[in-house]
Amino acid sequence: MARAATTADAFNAVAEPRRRQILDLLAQRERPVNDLVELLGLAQPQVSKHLRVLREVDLVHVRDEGRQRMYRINPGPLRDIHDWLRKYEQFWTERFDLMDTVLQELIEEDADDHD
Amino acid sequence: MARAATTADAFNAVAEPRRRQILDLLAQRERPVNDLVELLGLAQPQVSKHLRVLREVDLVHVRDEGRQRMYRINPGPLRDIHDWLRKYEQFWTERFDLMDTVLQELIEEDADDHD
DNA sequence: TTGACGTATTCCGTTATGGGTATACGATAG
DNA sequence: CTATCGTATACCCATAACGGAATACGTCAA
Repeated sequence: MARAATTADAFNAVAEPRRRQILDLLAQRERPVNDLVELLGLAQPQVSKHLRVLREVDLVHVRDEGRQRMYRINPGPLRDIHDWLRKYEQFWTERFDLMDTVLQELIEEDADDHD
Repeated sequence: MARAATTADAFNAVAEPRRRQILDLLAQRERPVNDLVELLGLAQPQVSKHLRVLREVDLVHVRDEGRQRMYRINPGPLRDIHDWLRKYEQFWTERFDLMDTVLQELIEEDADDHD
Protein backbone atom coordinates (compact mmCIF):
# COMPACT_ATOMS: atom_id res chain seq x y z
CA MET A 1 0.00 0.00 0.00
CA ALA A 2 1.19 3.54 -0.75
CA ARG A 3 0.19 6.76 0.96
CA ALA A 4 -3.54 7.29 1.25
CA ALA A 5 -5.09 9.16 -1.66
CA THR A 6 -5.53 12.89 -1.27
CA THR A 7 -9.18 12.21 -1.95
CA ALA A 8 -9.41 9.70 0.89
CA ASP A 9 -10.72 12.25 3.38
CA ALA A 10 -10.58 15.87 4.47
CA PHE A 11 -7.36 15.25 6.41
CA ASN A 12 -5.49 14.29 3.27
CA ALA A 13 -7.15 16.83 1.00
CA VAL A 14 -6.31 19.69 3.32
CA ALA A 15 -2.72 18.63 3.90
CA GLU A 16 -1.82 20.45 0.68
CA PRO A 17 -1.20 24.17 1.31
CA ARG A 18 -2.61 25.26 -2.05
CA ARG A 19 -5.87 23.57 -1.29
CA ARG A 20 -6.05 25.32 2.04
CA GLN A 21 -5.49 28.61 0.23
CA ILE A 22 -8.29 27.78 -2.17
CA LEU A 23 -10.65 27.07 0.69
CA ASP A 24 -9.64 30.32 2.37
CA LEU A 25 -10.45 32.22 -0.79
CA LEU A 26 -13.75 30.45 -1.23
CA ALA A 27 -14.60 31.16 2.38
CA GLN A 28 -14.83 34.83 1.40
CA ARG A 29 -17.19 34.29 -1.49
CA GLU A 30 -18.17 32.01 -4.32
CA ARG A 31 -15.65 32.28 -7.19
CA PRO A 32 -15.06 31.07 -10.73
CA VAL A 33 -11.87 29.14 -11.51
CA ASN A 34 -10.09 32.03 -13.19
CA ASP A 35 -10.44 34.12 -10.07
CA LEU A 36 -8.54 31.49 -8.15
CA VAL A 37 -5.95 31.20 -10.90
CA GLU A 38 -5.19 34.90 -10.62
CA LEU A 39 -5.27 35.08 -6.86
CA LEU A 40 -3.09 32.04 -6.40
CA GLY A 41 -0.68 32.76 -9.23
CA LEU A 42 -0.93 29.13 -10.27
CA ALA A 43 -1.46 27.67 -13.73
CA GLN A 44 -5.09 27.01 -14.54
CA PRO A 45 -4.76 23.22 -14.89
CA GLN A 46 -3.24 22.92 -11.43
CA VAL A 47 -6.10 24.87 -9.96
CA SER A 48 -8.64 22.69 -11.72
CA LYS A 49 -6.87 19.63 -10.38
CA HIS A 50 -6.87 20.90 -6.83
CA LEU A 51 -10.54 21.74 -7.17
CA ARG A 52 -11.21 18.20 -8.35
CA VAL A 53 -9.68 16.84 -5.16
CA LEU A 54 -11.72 19.24 -3.06
CA ARG A 55 -14.84 18.22 -4.94
CA GLU A 56 -14.19 14.54 -4.37
CA VAL A 57 -14.05 15.00 -0.62
CA ASP A 58 -17.07 17.30 -0.83
CA LEU A 59 -15.26 20.36 0.48
CA VAL A 60 -16.53 22.46 -2.41
CA HIS A 61 -19.66 22.55 -4.52
CA VAL A 62 -19.86 23.68 -8.14
CA ARG A 63 -22.51 25.42 -10.09
CA ASP A 64 -22.48 26.11 -13.82
CA GLU A 65 -23.00 29.66 -14.83
CA GLY A 66 -22.64 30.13 -18.56
CA ARG A 67 -19.14 29.14 -19.48
CA GLN A 68 -17.91 29.70 -15.97
CA ARG A 69 -17.99 27.27 -13.09
CA MET A 70 -18.71 28.89 -9.77
CA TYR A 71 -17.07 27.17 -6.81
CA ARG A 72 -18.47 27.43 -3.31
CA ILE A 73 -17.00 26.15 -0.08
CA ASN A 74 -18.71 23.36 1.82
CA PRO A 75 -16.94 23.26 5.17
CA GLY A 76 -18.88 20.30 6.57
CA PRO A 77 -16.13 17.69 6.14
CA LEU A 78 -13.71 19.90 8.06
CA ARG A 79 -15.71 19.02 11.09
CA ASP A 80 -14.09 15.56 11.20
CA ILE A 81 -10.74 17.22 11.69
CA HIS A 82 -12.09 19.58 14.27
CA ASP A 83 -13.70 16.75 16.18
CA TRP A 84 -10.44 14.84 16.29
CA LEU A 85 -8.53 17.91 17.41
CA ARG A 86 -10.96 18.83 20.13
CA LYS A 87 -9.56 16.32 22.57
CA TYR A 88 -6.18 18.06 22.39
CA GLU A 89 -7.31 21.63 22.93
CA GLN A 90 -6.80 21.37 26.66
CA PHE A 91 -3.18 20.43 26.09
CA TRP A 92 -1.98 23.61 24.49
CA THR A 93 -3.09 26.26 26.93
CA GLU A 94 -0.21 28.31 28.25
CA ARG A 95 -0.58 26.95 31.72
CA PHE A 96 -0.48 23.38 30.52
CA ASP A 97 2.58 24.01 28.37
CA LEU A 98 4.33 25.29 31.45
CA MET A 99 3.27 22.34 33.53
CA ASP A 100 4.44 20.07 30.74
CA THR A 101 7.86 21.65 30.75
CA VAL A 102 8.21 21.34 34.49
CA LEU A 103 7.11 17.72 34.45
CA GLN A 104 9.54 16.94 31.68
CA GLU A 105 12.40 18.42 33.66
CA LEU A 106 11.43 16.44 36.72
CA ILE A 107 11.35 13.25 34.72
CA GLU A 108 14.75 13.95 33.23
CA GLU A 109 16.27 14.77 36.59
CA ASP A 110 14.82 11.59 37.95
CA ALA A 111 16.32 9.64 35.04
CA ASP A 112 19.72 11.21 35.80
CA ASP A 113 19.43 10.03 39.39
CA HIS A 114 19.21 6.49 38.15
CA ASP A 115 22.62 6.63 36.36
CA MET B 1 7.32 18.46 -7.29
CA ALA B 2 5.65 15.47 -5.70
CA ARG B 3 3.37 15.44 -2.71
CA ALA B 4 4.78 17.25 0.31
CA ALA B 5 6.72 15.09 2.73
CA THR B 6 4.79 13.68 5.65
CA THR B 7 7.38 15.39 7.80
CA ALA B 8 6.68 18.76 6.23
CA ASP B 9 4.24 19.83 8.93
CA ALA B 10 1.59 18.62 11.34
CA PHE B 11 -1.06 18.67 8.60
CA ASN B 12 0.79 16.06 6.58
CA ALA B 13 1.95 14.00 9.54
CA VAL B 14 -1.55 13.70 10.91
CA ALA B 15 -3.17 12.85 7.60
CA GLU B 16 -2.17 9.24 8.21
CA PRO B 17 -4.79 7.43 10.34
CA ARG B 18 -2.24 5.24 12.12
CA ARG B 19 -0.37 8.28 13.30
CA ARG B 20 -3.58 9.76 14.65
CA GLN B 21 -4.17 6.51 16.52
CA ILE B 22 -0.68 6.67 17.96
CA LEU B 23 -1.25 10.20 19.18
CA ASP B 24 -4.56 9.17 20.69
CA LEU B 25 -2.85 6.38 22.60
CA LEU B 26 -0.06 8.65 23.75
CA ALA B 27 -2.61 11.19 24.86
CA GLN B 28 -3.62 8.73 27.57
CA ARG B 29 -0.13 8.19 28.88
CA GLU B 30 3.52 7.89 28.01
CA ARG B 31 4.23 4.53 26.36
CA PRO B 32 7.11 2.40 25.09
CA VAL B 33 7.11 1.29 21.45
CA ASN B 34 6.02 -2.27 22.15
CA ASP B 35 2.89 -1.04 23.88
CA LEU B 36 1.91 0.71 20.68
CA VAL B 37 2.80 -2.32 18.59
CA GLU B 38 0.42 -4.44 20.61
CA LEU B 39 -2.35 -1.90 20.81
CA LEU B 40 -2.23 -1.09 17.12
CA GLY B 41 -1.68 -4.63 15.88
CA LEU B 42 0.98 -3.31 13.54
CA ALA B 43 4.45 -4.65 12.86
CA GLN B 44 7.13 -3.08 15.03
CA PRO B 45 9.11 -1.48 12.19
CA GLN B 46 6.04 0.33 10.90
CA VAL B 47 5.36 1.72 14.32
CA SER B 48 8.93 2.90 14.66
CA LYS B 49 8.65 4.56 11.27
CA HIS B 50 5.44 6.34 12.16
CA LEU B 51 7.04 7.50 15.39
CA ARG B 52 9.97 8.88 13.44
CA VAL B 53 7.61 11.02 11.40
CA LEU B 54 5.86 12.24 14.52
CA ARG B 55 9.22 13.04 16.07
CA GLU B 56 10.34 15.02 13.05
CA VAL B 57 7.34 17.29 13.27
CA ASP B 58 7.79 17.47 17.05
CA LEU B 59 4.45 15.88 17.85
CA VAL B 60 6.11 13.42 20.21
CA HIS B 61 9.08 13.47 22.54
CA VAL B 62 11.22 10.47 23.45
CA ARG B 63 13.05 9.51 26.56
CA ASP B 64 15.38 6.56 26.99
CA GLU B 65 14.58 4.25 29.83
CA GLY B 66 16.85 1.23 29.85
CA ARG B 67 16.32 -0.62 26.64
CA GLN B 68 12.93 0.92 26.17
CA ARG B 69 12.12 4.24 24.59
CA MET B 70 9.26 6.05 26.24
CA TYR B 71 7.20 8.19 23.88
CA ARG B 72 5.22 11.15 25.07
CA ILE B 73 2.80 13.33 23.12
CA ASN B 74 3.63 16.95 22.42
CA PRO B 75 0.42 18.43 21.07
CA GLY B 76 1.81 21.91 20.41
CA PRO B 77 2.11 21.60 16.62
CA LEU B 78 -1.54 20.57 16.41
CA ARG B 79 -2.33 24.12 17.24
CA ASP B 80 -1.44 25.18 13.68
CA ILE B 81 -4.22 22.97 12.41
CA HIS B 82 -6.63 24.20 15.02
CA ASP B 83 -5.84 27.81 14.21
CA TRP B 84 -6.50 27.26 10.55
CA LEU B 85 -9.76 25.48 11.28
CA ARG B 86 -11.01 28.09 13.66
CA LYS B 87 -12.20 30.38 10.90
CA TYR B 88 -14.55 27.67 9.68
CA GLU B 89 -16.17 26.76 12.96
CA GLN B 90 -18.97 29.23 12.42
CA PHE B 91 -19.86 27.50 9.16
CA TRP B 92 -20.86 24.13 10.50
CA THR B 93 -23.42 25.02 13.12
CA GLU B 94 -26.76 23.37 12.48
CA ARG B 95 -28.39 26.65 11.74
CA PHE B 96 -25.79 27.59 9.17
CA ASP B 97 -26.00 24.22 7.46
CA LEU B 98 -29.72 24.76 7.10
CA MET B 99 -29.25 28.24 5.75
CA ASP B 100 -26.66 26.89 3.36
CA THR B 101 -29.06 24.32 2.03
CA VAL B 102 -31.81 26.85 1.55
CA LEU B 103 -29.49 29.27 -0.21
CA GLN B 104 -28.23 26.53 -2.45
CA GLU B 105 -31.76 25.66 -3.49
CA LEU B 106 -32.57 29.27 -4.17
CA ILE B 107 -29.49 29.62 -6.33
CA GLU B 108 -30.34 26.50 -8.29
CA GLU B 109 -33.92 27.59 -8.83
CA ASP B 110 -32.62 30.92 -9.99
CA ALA B 111 -30.29 29.20 -12.42
CA ASP B 112 -33.21 27.19 -13.77
CA ASP B 113 -35.14 30.39 -14.36
CA HIS B 114 -32.40 31.52 -16.70
CA ASP B 115 -32.78 28.55 -19.04
C1' DT C 1 31.01 -12.37 27.03
C1' DT C 2 27.16 -14.04 25.06
C1' DG C 3 22.48 -14.05 24.15
C1' DA C 4 18.02 -12.11 24.35
C1' DC C 5 15.28 -8.17 24.27
C1' DG C 6 13.49 -3.52 22.54
C1' DT C 7 13.89 -0.58 18.93
C1' DA C 8 15.68 1.69 14.61
C1' DT C 9 17.19 1.42 9.97
C1' DT C 10 17.61 -0.31 5.27
C1' DC C 11 16.00 -2.21 1.02
C1' DC C 12 12.18 -3.52 -1.96
C1' DG C 13 7.92 -2.94 -4.73
C1' DT C 14 3.65 -0.62 -5.67
C1' DT C 15 1.17 3.46 -5.97
C1' DA C 16 0.04 8.21 -6.57
C1' DT C 17 1.26 12.85 -6.03
C1' DG C 18 1.90 17.75 -7.96
C1' DG C 19 3.79 20.64 -11.51
C1' DG C 20 4.39 21.36 -16.57
C1' DT C 21 2.56 21.29 -21.12
C1' DA C 22 -0.63 20.19 -24.62
C1' DT C 23 -5.09 19.41 -25.76
C1' DA C 24 -10.08 18.42 -25.49
C1' DC C 25 -14.69 20.16 -24.56
C1' DG C 26 -18.86 22.97 -23.74
C1' DA C 27 -20.87 27.63 -24.07
C1' DT C 28 -21.29 31.94 -26.13
C1' DA C 29 -20.31 35.88 -29.23
C1' DG C 30 -20.17 37.42 -33.93
C1' DC D 1 -20.94 27.97 -38.15
C1' DT D 2 -16.72 29.41 -36.38
C1' DA D 3 -13.57 31.44 -33.23
C1' DT D 4 -12.76 32.34 -28.65
C1' DC D 5 -13.29 31.98 -23.86
C1' DG D 6 -13.37 29.22 -19.44
C1' DT D 7 -12.39 25.00 -17.76
C1' DA D 8 -11.20 20.01 -17.50
C1' DT D 9 -8.48 16.18 -18.83
C1' DA D 10 -4.43 13.47 -20.45
C1' DC D 11 0.31 12.62 -20.41
C1' DC D 12 5.02 13.03 -18.64
C1' DC D 13 8.40 13.32 -14.95
C1' DA D 14 10.56 13.28 -10.41
C1' DT D 15 9.66 12.18 -5.83
C1' DA D 16 8.35 9.70 -1.91
C1' DA D 17 4.98 7.26 0.76
C1' DC D 18 3.62 2.88 3.11
C1' DG D 19 3.92 -2.02 4.12
C1' DG D 20 6.87 -6.16 4.31
C1' DA D 21 11.05 -8.41 5.46
C1' DA D 22 15.69 -8.56 6.92
C1' DT D 23 19.01 -6.75 9.73
C1' DA D 24 21.70 -3.54 12.65
C1' DC D 25 22.29 -1.53 17.21
C1' DG D 26 22.33 -0.64 22.20
C1' DT D 27 21.12 -2.43 26.79
C1' DC D 28 20.71 -5.69 30.19
C1' DA D 29 20.74 -10.51 32.27
C1' DA D 30 23.22 -14.71 33.17
